[in-house]
Amino acid sequence: MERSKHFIEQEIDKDLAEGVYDHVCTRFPPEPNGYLHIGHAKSILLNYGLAQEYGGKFNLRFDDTNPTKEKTEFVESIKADVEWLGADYEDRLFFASNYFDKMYEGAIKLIKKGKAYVSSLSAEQIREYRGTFAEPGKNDPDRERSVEENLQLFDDMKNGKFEDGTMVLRAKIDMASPNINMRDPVIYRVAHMTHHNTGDKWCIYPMYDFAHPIEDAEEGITHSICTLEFEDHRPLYNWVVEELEYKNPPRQIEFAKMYLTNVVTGKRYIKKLVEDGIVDGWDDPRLVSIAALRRRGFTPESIRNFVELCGVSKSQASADYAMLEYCIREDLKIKKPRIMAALDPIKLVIDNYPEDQTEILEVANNLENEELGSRPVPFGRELYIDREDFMEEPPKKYYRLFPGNEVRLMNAYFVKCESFEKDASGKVTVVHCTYDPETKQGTDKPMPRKVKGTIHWVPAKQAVKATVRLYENIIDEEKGVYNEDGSLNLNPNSLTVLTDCMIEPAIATAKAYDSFQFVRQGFFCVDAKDSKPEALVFNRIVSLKSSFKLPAQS
RNA sequence: AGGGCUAUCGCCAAAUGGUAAGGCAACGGACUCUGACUCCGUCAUUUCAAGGUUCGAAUCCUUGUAGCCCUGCCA
Repeated sequence: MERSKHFIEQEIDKDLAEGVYDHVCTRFPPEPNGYLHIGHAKSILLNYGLAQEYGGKFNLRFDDTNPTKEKTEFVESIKADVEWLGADYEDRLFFASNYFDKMYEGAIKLIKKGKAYVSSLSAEQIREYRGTFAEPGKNDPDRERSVEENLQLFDDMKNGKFEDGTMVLRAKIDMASPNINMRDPVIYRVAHMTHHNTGDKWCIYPMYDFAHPIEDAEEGITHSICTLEFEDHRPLYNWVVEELEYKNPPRQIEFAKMYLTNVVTGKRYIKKLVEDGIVDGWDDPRLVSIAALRRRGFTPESIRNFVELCGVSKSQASADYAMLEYCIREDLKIKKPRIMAALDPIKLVIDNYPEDQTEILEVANNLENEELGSRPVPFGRELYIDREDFMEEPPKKYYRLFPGNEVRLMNAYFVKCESFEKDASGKVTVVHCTYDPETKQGTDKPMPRKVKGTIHWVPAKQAVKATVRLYENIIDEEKGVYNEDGSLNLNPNSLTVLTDCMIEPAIATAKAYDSFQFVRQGFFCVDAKDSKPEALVFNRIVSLKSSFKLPAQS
């Protein structure tokens, strides 16, 4: 069934029906001051999706009006992430800094209209004059400066005659407004700084509230979609496009940000974790940056689906992490090979299998997807199985290997456990069994009997050693990432490295970002940062939904 | 304290005055060469609360309550 339209689509429908606009143009306007995360994906995909849906255009625009925070490294990573997500901005890549001339002209226009003035108040004084939530503000002593003087002073600002922080341009609106954003907001500040795009051309930079509506209007954006915290800024947005006399100006619509449970969302926290060296970098797989998700093996499709599933509304929401897991499981389960591995290997010896014999079994990569073909897996007398798949004294309802029990080796034969060996510490080292040649896989003839369990295995001689990293989510959202004293409130050691995992030989050629389903262990991805065939490192994407849990020991 | 916004199941989220969709999670059961997948079933007599209007209210009105955002020369 078709999902019902969310409120933004309904607003757009209304605008189109009323003839406010005859087309749709959206944009994603990040500030290049960090890497994108899952929250941005919602905004990107929402904006791009709307443009697609209404046959309109989607722009990518860097909102780079504050050179103190921005870096070229971030614009490159953002471009890569937006493209990876599949939001095609074609040739429409823009920079707010390319409109600095327009913005400057706009400021002049406001001054000439008597709608803006240069203030010599200090930052602290401006704060005092602004008033509080309860009390109205006081007028700036420079508020009634003449147009000529303002023009001269603004020109001086532009020409570098003032130090940082000494002069600002303010919009003349209403110091008594209950909306603090309307109390003569600063629209231009002095900052002697090299800009990543415009270099040293400017020493004055426009503020977001003034710049953003101009950027949107200049690009012919119809619907400027942003998050809820900008709702209070909308009157100012509208004031700017009106005073600058833009015809058919864009309209701002706000929606609720998306949060995810059990992970660190929020750019500033991620940034701090990176800067503090708590994580390896912006793409540390424990993070939910787009780069991290990609490295961990999430696909663009899964993220698109996740965002779609979450919906769009104005209520503060925190999506369950399980929903993201569901999306990647859905995507991978039919697209990727299902391989066998022994994460914590112990040896299985088939005592009645000829010592020098090896046979090659042709194993389907994914029974639900024939296009994935098959692979050869050598089978012999000695194999590795997972330690979890054998128990000396099984609890009730355990139907894998234990003395006297028979199970299927997946894609191979039935084997029956006959005995086992332990080392001095009591740890099981070898499991002995016998196999039944009549139960070979791939034959159409009915099996002589049924077994309850199926376990996975790899051939001891040909198996390849690999490393698996299991990641845990690293935040308890109740408490926050950092404590009030600045100390970390999460476990940075939430990364477990399992060495000596054994995988099938055919998988040793896997490439970065190739992902697989490890039987009964979940979905894994080859780590792009360490994809040497002789030492594959797998990151776990997500576990399977559930498995047999051992009864608690008492 | 002034302003803005929000409130529907454990988590998202529809319903636009006509009798509470759907998904995730959870829980039963069937199936199974992955304890996965798939399938089938269960899961809001009630929408933050209390009043009111109406033949009829999650939707309208009143009064409360709770949460989020706003006092950067950040975006």
